[in-house]
Order: sequence, then C-alpha cells, then structure tokens
Amino acid sequence: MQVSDDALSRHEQKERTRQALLDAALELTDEHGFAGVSLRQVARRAGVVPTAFYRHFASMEELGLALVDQSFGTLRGMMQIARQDPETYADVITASAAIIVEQVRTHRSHFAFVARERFGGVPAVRRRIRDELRLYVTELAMALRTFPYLDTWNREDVQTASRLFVNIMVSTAEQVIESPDDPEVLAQIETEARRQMRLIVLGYAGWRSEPG
Amino acid sequence: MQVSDDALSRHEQKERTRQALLDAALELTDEHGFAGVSLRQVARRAGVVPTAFYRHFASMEELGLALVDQSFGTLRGMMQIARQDPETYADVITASAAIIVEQVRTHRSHFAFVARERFGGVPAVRRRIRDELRLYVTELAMALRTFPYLDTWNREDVQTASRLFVNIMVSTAEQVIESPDDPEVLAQIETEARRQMRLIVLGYAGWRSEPG
DNA sequence: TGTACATCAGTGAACGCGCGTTCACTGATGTAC
DNA sequence: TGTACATCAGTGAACGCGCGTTCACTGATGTAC
Repeated sequence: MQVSDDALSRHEQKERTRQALLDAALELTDEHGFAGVSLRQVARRAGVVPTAFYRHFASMEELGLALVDQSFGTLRGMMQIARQDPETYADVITASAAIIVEQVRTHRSHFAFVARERFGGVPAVRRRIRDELRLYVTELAMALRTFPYLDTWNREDVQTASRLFVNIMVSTAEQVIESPDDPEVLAQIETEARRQMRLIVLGYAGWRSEPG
Repeated sequence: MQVSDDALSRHEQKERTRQALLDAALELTDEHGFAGVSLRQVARRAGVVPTAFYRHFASMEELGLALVDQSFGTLRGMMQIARQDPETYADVITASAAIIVEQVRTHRSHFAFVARERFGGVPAVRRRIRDELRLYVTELAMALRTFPYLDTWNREDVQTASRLFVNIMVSTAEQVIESPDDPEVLAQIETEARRQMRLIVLGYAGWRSEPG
C-alpha cells in the first residue's frame, strides 16, 4: 500500500481494493466474456500488481462466484423495489415493466453478467447462476402468491407463471443490454414487455375459465 | 496429407478436414465456451498441425461465423420439418413442442452453440447470431401467417407472437441442453413448453375478444 | 502519550507454459501434352 | 497410357508474448505495554 487519501483503516483499504478488482472484472467481462478475462488484466485495471490479486481471491473462479452473488443482490433489490412500490399493487404489469427497464438500465453490468455467464465458459459460475435463478423463480412465486387475485391459484400454476415472468424479465434485460441507452428504444422495449406480460395474464384468465 | 483411406479427391479431403475443424471447435465450445477455445486446441482435436488451420480459416473468428451458419441451418431444418408434418396443422402446439424437444436432443451441440454464444465473448459471432435470430423470428412469423386462424391477425401481432414462440423455443432448448438425456425429464420439459405455448394462444384469444 | 514488535496488503523478479503466427518445406494429387 | 511439371493440404521449427503462480521483500497500519 503506497498511498492512503485519508485515514482509511487497513481493513477499509483492503475492502476498497477488493471492490476495485470486482469492478474491473465486471467491466472486462462486458468486453470479452468472463472466460476471456485474465487475472493480470483484472489486476492491471484495478491498479494493482498481479500478485496482490491473491490477497483477495484464490482464483478467477472465486472472483466469478463473488460477482454472481453481487449481481443477484441487485436482482433481489429489484424485487424489493417492486414490492414497496404501491403502483405494483394498482397495476402490476405496468409497474413491473417500468421497474425492470429502469433497473436494467441503471445496473446494466450486473444484468449483462447474469445473462451472459448463464451459458458462459466457466462451469462453476454457470452452475451458481442457474441455482440462483431457480431460487429467484421460487422467491418470485412466493411474492406473487400474496397478490389478491393470484392467491387462489394452485402452487404449480403460480410457479409456471413465475417462470414465464422471469423469462420475460431476462429477455427484456437482454434487449436493454443490446440496445443503445435511448429513451425511445427503451420505451419500445418496455411496451413489448408489458404486452408479453398482459398476454400471459390473459392466457391464465382463459386457462382458468376453461378447465385444463 | 499423409494417408488417404481410399480414392478421395484433394477437394474432398480438404472438405473433410474443414469439417473436422468445425466439429472439434463445436465440441470444445461445449466445454469452455467459444472464447475459451484456442486455435491450437481445435487443430489438435481435429488431428492436424496448428498451421494447417490457416488452409481453411483465416482466424478463429472466421471459423466461429461458419459455426453460426451451420447452426442456423439446423434451426431452419427444424422449421422445415414442422411445416411438412401434418400433425402441425392438426395441433400446432403439441406438434411444435415435440419437434423442438426432439430436434434439440439430436442436434444438441448446434442449439447449445447458439444459446451460449448469443451472449458470448466474441463480438462478431454474437452479432451474427443476433442478426440470424431476428431473421428467424420474421421467417417464423411469415410461416405462422399461413395458418387458418392466424391469417386474420395484423402483422405486428403475428410478429410479437413469433417472438414469444422463439423465446419459448430458446428457453426450451436451454432446458434440454442443461438436462440429462432422460426420457422422463425430456417429457416434463415438453409438457412445460406446451403449457407455455397454450398460455400464449389463450392469451391472444382473450386479447382479440377484448379490444387492446 | 511513546516505544517496540507483529501483522499483512501490496511489490517486483523470476519461472515455465501454451498461445498465434511466420516461414521454408514435403510429397501426394491434379493437369497438360 | 506415360511423362513432366504445377498445385496446394499438411508439416515442423522457430519467434516473441501474455499468462498463472512462486517467492522473498517492504513498509505502513495495528497492537501490547
């Protein structure tokens, strides 16, 4: 450690470097995919010598798993925001679509990381993402069951609906990630997301009125 | 060239080696992601010296684009099979779900390549896949418009439906790819795909009966 | 508060390795006569 | 059909480079007294 701006404790400074490594890896993953990022590249961008990396992670794989955890923190934050927004209970579709597009826009790198590395080249990272996504679907299903209309559905139907919503969420995220940060394009993606969700809700209405 | 089993022309032998390189790259991509595969690994698995690679492709990127083209050949083959199967016109959902699961099972590596590299680390490959997928959605939309009931819908609605079907196709493919080749698991994935498609069709029915 | 020692985040040199790419080559296949 | 030459798919040595990992180190921060 050569410089400390102020009175940062050793612990604080270490945490700061750790986060710099994570941020550097996230940026580089955006450019080359996680499998294409080297330990030395990460260290270089974080402004640290390669060997310093080992003070924080045993390997790039371990850093990758930490990135998965951070990313799902953001995804859970999104669900939290939706649950706390009164709009959600008034018009769940419109509110959800807006929140998804806005959250993906502001946390683009985390969503991009999950979307990409879900099928990426590092097996351990891929596996962790799949496990977390499965958990996320179940958490969303539990949240959906608290809604006035949905609480009458059986467990399996809510789980299927939840899976479809997460699919739409992922594919919406993918579209936002691919697109330029242009209000008009984002508005169009949001409209499409609303359209898809409305279709599913209407589909369920039909499903429930006809047996099976 | 040191050995030729029989009377293969120089041209035939060259084509054979080219295909061996493509097959080797496809296998290795399954293991490490395309960005994580080296030219030397591909040559080694194809049973050829690294420098021979350049007789067939200028770079790994060029080979990657060739793999995209081969994979979309398989995807178009699937659409062709669906259109020629009378079952499709009797019960489009059941037939489609069965064809998708069967095709993904038998051409797993091509579907896996598209699913993975759609967000992979090689920009040129990623871009080509996205362009091809967009084209594929439009081709499917045109096919859908030939169906008795769907031919009354407007262009935009058919395009949205097509996008949703391709989403289901991709996510079904992803599930098959992730799963062991077990009849029971495949049957369950097929059921889920049918369920999702039925939901969309029912959703559209509701959509059309209510205005907007 | 001041001193003496322990801790430990970050350094820098060194290593062996697989990489992409170059180059001159070999020898079987193809072609012209 | 037979011969002489051209083509060109595949070879093998060599290169410089960035990689992950090891090791002994430095010197600021933290702690015990």
